[in-house]
Amino acid sequence: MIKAIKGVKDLLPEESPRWRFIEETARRWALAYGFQEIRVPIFETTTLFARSIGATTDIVEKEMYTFADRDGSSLTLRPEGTAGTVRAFIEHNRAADPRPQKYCYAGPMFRHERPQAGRLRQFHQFGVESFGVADPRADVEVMSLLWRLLSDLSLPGLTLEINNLGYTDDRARYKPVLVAFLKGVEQRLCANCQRRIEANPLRVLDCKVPDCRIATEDAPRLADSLSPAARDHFERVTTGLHAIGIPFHMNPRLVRGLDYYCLTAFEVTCSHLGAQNAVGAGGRYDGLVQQLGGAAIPAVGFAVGLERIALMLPEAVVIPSTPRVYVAAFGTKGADAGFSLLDELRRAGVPADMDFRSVSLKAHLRQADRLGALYTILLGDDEIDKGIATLRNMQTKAQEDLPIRDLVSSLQSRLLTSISTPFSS
RNA sequence: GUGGGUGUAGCUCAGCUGGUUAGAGCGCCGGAUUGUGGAUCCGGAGGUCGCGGGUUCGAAACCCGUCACUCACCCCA
Repeated sequence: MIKAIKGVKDLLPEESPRWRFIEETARRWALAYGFQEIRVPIFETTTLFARSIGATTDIVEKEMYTFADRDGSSLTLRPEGTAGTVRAFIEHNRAADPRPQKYCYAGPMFRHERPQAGRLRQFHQFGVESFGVADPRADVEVMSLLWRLLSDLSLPGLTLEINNLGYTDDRARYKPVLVAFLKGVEQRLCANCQRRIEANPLRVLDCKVPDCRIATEDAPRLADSLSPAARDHFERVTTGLHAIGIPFHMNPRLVRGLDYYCLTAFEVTCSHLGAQNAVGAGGRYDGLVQQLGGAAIPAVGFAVGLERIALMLPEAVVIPSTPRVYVAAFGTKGADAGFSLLDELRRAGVPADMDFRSVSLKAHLRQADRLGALYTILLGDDEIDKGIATLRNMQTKAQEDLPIRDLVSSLQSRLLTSISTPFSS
């Protein structure tokens, strides 16, 4: 038996309504905030990711699905959505468009990691990117969208944590100070952090190992190295969050894994998830557009993990199923007429179904029940001879005889009251 | 890349210190009801016990290897 490769998952019909619900909720909120959907390729030239995410990050160093194209050029399956979006923004010169450039996207991402709860090799993200606005209200807007849409999904135990990473210059000033301190306590740090001192010193502050936490308790704070402009920006971000009632916690240790973030960094965690408790995260990345060859355009965005949302989406958030009509056609004449009737119903916009395997009326009704049909049309040879069919209400068991030629219009009007969106499930 | 746990029917799982034909519940199909779903009763189908080797008179069980899944580390959404 050929099986799916490690770290990918099939989404079976039973669970796809949940996913559609999540995706539609996210998209609806984003559109309401003025974001517009962009669809970019799932693979790009490798250097795009190497230059945007950061050459020394784990993602680039060991997690990318990279392969050679036929002409030898190196391609990579996207490990995240920002790089491709920024590339498209630059390539199509969207900065020239006077309207706000606010994009949202959804789709699969790929990282070669060991799978575990809430982490897959092919996983799915929904994200937004807001280009061209340096105003802190753009940060607030993005965090607000993130918070509102997750709350709308009734996800339990959410926390929004934020931090100020400062400008690149601020971090450049801070890094040597921090490194000097870390070298002083090097012996007390875990092996990983000892390695991080050179590779990614800020990340040491976010280590979960208790000893590392203790060792870095008196570390110089990034906040003390921040320029007045960076402080002012963050101040206005927090003020904005307060103003519109978005609850948040300051987390001075929060460091995002990707190199391109600056100023505002944020993360929403969920207490009901496994070890991978980050549902969504993002931040400002003012230098990235320029770094990838565009103009100096500020930007801010976030991404949420759809698998992680699906994991904690309460069962109670059920998706209404489409009311259906089942055509129970049996007998030689009935089966033929029923098949035509089925097609007529469908062309008239009535969601209808039939199980061609069923022969007896009993088997048909059992299927109608399983499929959750509201009505079943009983159509046997007797009915054909009389030109009438029996319409059975599956909930009340009430039956009435109707002329076959009136069935379609009758069902159209009957279902009109109960159908909200004909093809929503 | 590193550790732990688990692999028995479509699903959830029993299966004792190795013992004869590998079980249950749910689900599925059929019948009781020759044209009326869900409940009940009766019957039935369905298994390379993850795979390969080994020990043994005898292995689902013990040993070795291997693969898969899973959780965690790392990292991240």
